[in-house]
Amino acid sequence: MLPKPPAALRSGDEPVRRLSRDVLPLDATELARFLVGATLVHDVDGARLSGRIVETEAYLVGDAASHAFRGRTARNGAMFLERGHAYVYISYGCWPMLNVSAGEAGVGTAVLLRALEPIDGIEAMRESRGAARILDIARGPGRLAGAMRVTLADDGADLCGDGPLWLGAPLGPPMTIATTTRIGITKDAERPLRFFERGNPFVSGPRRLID
DNA sequence: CGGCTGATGATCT
DNA sequence: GATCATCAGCCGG
Repeated sequence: MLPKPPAALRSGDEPVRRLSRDVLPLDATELARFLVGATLVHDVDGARLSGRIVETEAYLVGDAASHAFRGRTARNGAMFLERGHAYVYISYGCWPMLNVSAGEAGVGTAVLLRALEPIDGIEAMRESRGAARILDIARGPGRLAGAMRVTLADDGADLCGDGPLWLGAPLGPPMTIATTTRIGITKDAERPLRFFERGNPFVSGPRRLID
């Protein structure tokens, strides 16, 4: 039982406010920074799963690492939705990945959610992920989606609407955001498009990328 | 803690 | 047929 969430992050105390679309930056880089510290909520089976987003990556227009680089396909269609929609795809045949679309409708760009600090439904998250340590419940994009019970069925969902999966206002004190290169890509790998809360133990990736 | 490896299947060429 | 926006497990220091 490692670090208990700070008081400001504890469940139930105050209702989390849904983010409206107009507060989301259009630009994926700005959106990626904006989402560090915001919350992700999934109301499912009468329970609430939620956490604080602590790590993101931006995928831009003209970015060779982006799934949208070669244009629109059946898989990446949700990347072209107006900002604030879910783009979910299956990575390495097994792992769902959750992105938040950025930009105007018709523009293929998004922000990958890479790590979450669990807040509500921690035991339910642990169950859906097998016996994982709290620190590992949502540390990494595949783990995050698994813990939050995000599946392909959520592809295209409006995260700024009335649905069960949504983005919430930031919780907790202001944080310092650090920037590095993105993880696990080979093309356009030098771009500084990964953002995370400095010092947060729920952030994924090798230590050399945690400054 | 850091480094390596096999699993695994959709997607696109 | 190649390429993955990864993960868990194992091994060594």
